[in-house]
Amino acid sequence: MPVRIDHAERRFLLAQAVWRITLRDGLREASVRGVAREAELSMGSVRYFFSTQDELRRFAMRELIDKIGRRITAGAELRIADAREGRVVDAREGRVVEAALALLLELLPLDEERRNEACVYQAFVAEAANDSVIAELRQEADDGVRQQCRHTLESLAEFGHVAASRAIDIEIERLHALLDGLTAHLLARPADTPFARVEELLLTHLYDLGKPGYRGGHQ
Amino acid sequence: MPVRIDHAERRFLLAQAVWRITLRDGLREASVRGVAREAELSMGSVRYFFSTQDELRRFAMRELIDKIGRRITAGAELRIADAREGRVVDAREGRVVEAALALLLELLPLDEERRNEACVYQAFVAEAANDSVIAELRQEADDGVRQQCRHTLESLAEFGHVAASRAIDIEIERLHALLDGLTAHLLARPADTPFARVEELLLTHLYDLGKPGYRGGHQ
DNA sequence: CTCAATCTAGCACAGCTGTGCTAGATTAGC
DNA sequence: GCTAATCTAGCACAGCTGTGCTAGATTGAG
Repeated sequence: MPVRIDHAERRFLLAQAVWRITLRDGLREASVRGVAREAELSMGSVRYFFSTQDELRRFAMRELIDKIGRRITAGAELRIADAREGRVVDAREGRVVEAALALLLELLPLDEERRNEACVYQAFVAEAANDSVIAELRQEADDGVRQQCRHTLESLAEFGHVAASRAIDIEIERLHALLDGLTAHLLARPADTPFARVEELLLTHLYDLGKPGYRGGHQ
Repeated sequence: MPVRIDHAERRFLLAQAVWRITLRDGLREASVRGVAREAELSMGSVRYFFSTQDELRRFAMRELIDKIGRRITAGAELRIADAREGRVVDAREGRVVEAALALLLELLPLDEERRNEACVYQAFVAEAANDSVIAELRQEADDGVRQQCRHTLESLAEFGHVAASRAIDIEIERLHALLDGLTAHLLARPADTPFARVEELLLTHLYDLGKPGYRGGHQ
């Protein structure tokens, strides 16, 4: 029995074709025929690996989330190492905050590759209203970002950069919303939001955490 | 010459049909035939008032933006009046911040009507990648929200609730991003973000503005 | 009444869609 | 060479799409 094709590889290749079409012309153009053309395969071949269009789209989204997730995780591990080192070497200098900043910057579409990914991801998210499986994938990805926010804030707190009076859950939600909003703005109007501005914005946010927060109306 | 139909009214009626379909089944289902069915009109009648599907969709989006904008403006004028009153009556009590809070809450999808509007709006926004006219409408709406953020922050600053050391443009972007992110979260997982949480989150944010901000790494 | 503006209804067409399905090409194991 | 698993290619079908277009209904103005 001839086994000539690496299924995982072929499926990934087709997912990439979906990404390219979506980035160029929108998800609506990622029809079975369109993907086949883009991947230079016949319609039948595509359908040999994905019997349904939904299956193809969902796979393409999951693969994209995994790709983004892998990069973020890799970046995060680097930054966490930096932070631990910073703690020992020179905690006063605020290296912990810098590490947290770097970690958050990892989550934003600040270079072309990330921009493209985020663009395609956004197109998938829009489909979540019509496809419950895609909605689940979206939620999963969302939870990942939220975990990252939680870790970042907990690290900052551990090193004394978050005032004890602050409600951590509120701060997680606030940071998460800030990042999602920033992402949207970076995609919609990249010119208005240069890197330096984003950096200053996030530093402003992080430094604010060190000060005592609002406590239920008492001062 | 018989003028039996109020064109503006009929067009608005069709726009509403587009909204309903989009909310229920997604924008993809808002075909000419679908809208005609939803509005209980014939295909030909729909096309008498909108010669093209794009025209109908764009009109529906513009009408939605106007509707949302009107409510926000009305709410804002109320709140601004409150704030001015609060200034005279009792500035110490932080009524200005409360007014700002109320104004910002007006921007978020916190009741069912607003939720529905925001949901439909989001579907339109997703179409911005494929339709440059819709992209312009989106940008226009975006600018409106940003203006609202600017006004809110300038009012707060006027009443001494924003530290002088803060860069107002950064704070505008930060607040705007926070609101957009919050909106996304309220739509995607309403259960996780009850009203009280949102309120506390925004109060936290607003109170932070009163403290000196991060200044280019000094302190 | 007549006339003509206004509106309704929907046919017709070309073009696209996803998917069921078959026919054949390719090739590893025997 | 034979067999059978694997893969390619794409036809066929029903169903949807937007839009050009025509035919007729309705009704106010003269």
